[in-house]
Amino acid sequence: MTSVEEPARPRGRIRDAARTRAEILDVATREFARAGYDGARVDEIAARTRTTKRMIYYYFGGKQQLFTAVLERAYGVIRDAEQQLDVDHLDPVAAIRRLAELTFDHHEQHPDFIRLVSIENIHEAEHIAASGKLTAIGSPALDVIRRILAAGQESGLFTADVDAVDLHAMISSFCFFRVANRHTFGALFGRDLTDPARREHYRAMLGDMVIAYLTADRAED
Amino acid sequence: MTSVEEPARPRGRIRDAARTRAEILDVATREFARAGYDGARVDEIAARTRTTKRMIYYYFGGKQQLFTAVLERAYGVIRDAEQQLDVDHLDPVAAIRRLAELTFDHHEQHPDFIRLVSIENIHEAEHIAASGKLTAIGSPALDVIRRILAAGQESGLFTADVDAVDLHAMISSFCFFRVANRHTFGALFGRDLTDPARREHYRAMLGDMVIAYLTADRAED
DNA sequence: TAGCTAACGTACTGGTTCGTACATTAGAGC
DNA sequence: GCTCTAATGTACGAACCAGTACGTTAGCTA
Repeated sequence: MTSVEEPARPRGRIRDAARTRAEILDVATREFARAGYDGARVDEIAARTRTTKRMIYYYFGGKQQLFTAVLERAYGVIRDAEQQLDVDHLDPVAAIRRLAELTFDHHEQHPDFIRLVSIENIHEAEHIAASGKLTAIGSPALDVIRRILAAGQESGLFTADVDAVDLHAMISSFCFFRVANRHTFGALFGRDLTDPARREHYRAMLGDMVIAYLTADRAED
Repeated sequence: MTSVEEPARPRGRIRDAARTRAEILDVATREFARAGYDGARVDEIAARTRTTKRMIYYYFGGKQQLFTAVLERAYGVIRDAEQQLDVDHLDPVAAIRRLAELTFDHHEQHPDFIRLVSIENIHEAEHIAASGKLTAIGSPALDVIRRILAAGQESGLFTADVDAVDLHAMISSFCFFRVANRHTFGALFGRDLTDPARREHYRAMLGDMVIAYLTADRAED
């Protein structure tokens, strides 16, 4: 997530609409991710910026719209990262594993995003629905999966009849759960899923799982 | 002494501590699952019971402890259900598939529980930590997985070196994500993961995935 | 049946929190 | 330099909300 760094502040008010707006978004992202929508405090967000609460209402209109703007930017960051995906030079098996690993890495590196998604699901995606920018935008990762799947299925390496959206859900499930539910899972089973010492283990496990699923002889029963 | 008219009291107030407590827990479960911890309103919970807010504080002490009690009961229900698991008469492959399917069914049938878990993770499992009843209790499902894995590995059907906790995480990931993130996933990809028409499809997909993972020849690379 | 207490109800409070009315000023354009 | 407005700051209000002080009663037990 882009962050707004300020150089040593000269005395006197500096007017910079874009910077003020971006700074509010940065702080709001952290606050909403920390405490959830209802737990987040508009006053707290304001206090952590160099501006005042008044500006939040000036630029965003209200708490709801601020959260929507936070989601829009957070999804935008993911989208941009996915656009950098480059696995087309690999064979289908290696390409899928690489894609899964990059998804894994991305989830691990953006726990705040994971929290925002969890929070938005508690609210039944009402802010996404209200956004207009975010409905049914698809994702670049999905296009990549489609291409790899098509290649793998055509060459006979992959079992036919696997859908790209479903495979994306499968990969995301594992990556998301590991980060999102690490606290309850850790408390209940005494295992920290995000322990750096086990990072490679889970990263490999995800790749093995996806490849095994795609290349298995589906037994008829 | 009393010069004002007594308002007509509802006749036949029945005192039943256990019932009152249970009713508060029921309503609180729904309210917390609906709105999250901070979004939930103690007044709202009280209004939906036949008793008053005073009783919530009388029996539970406060909002925090009430939420903890809600979690304790919710996890208790899961635990009880897992205790009913009976797959020992099946061969390892069938047993694991059956276990995965039962996990799948259970997640689908208890969306409120899924929401509570999401909410508790936003709060970094602080209520579980405060509970005492819930820390490191393990789960009956885990014992079942351990037995099946041992049998499958000994007979050579399953790849060695798969850990029971990890496998539990893998199965839970898929089931949890499908229910917990259905709103954002649906909004972004236009696919309802909990559409009844696709239920069997995802149920089979989970089983296929787990079996493929457990029975794959792990390629050395 | 008197007395005791667990169980319950009413009414309120103090702090919090989203939002806004109103005042002010930096700096672009002329 | 003057003007105009986008950008900003201050102070406050009204609603909300967790929690409580205090009073009442059902129903058990001696």
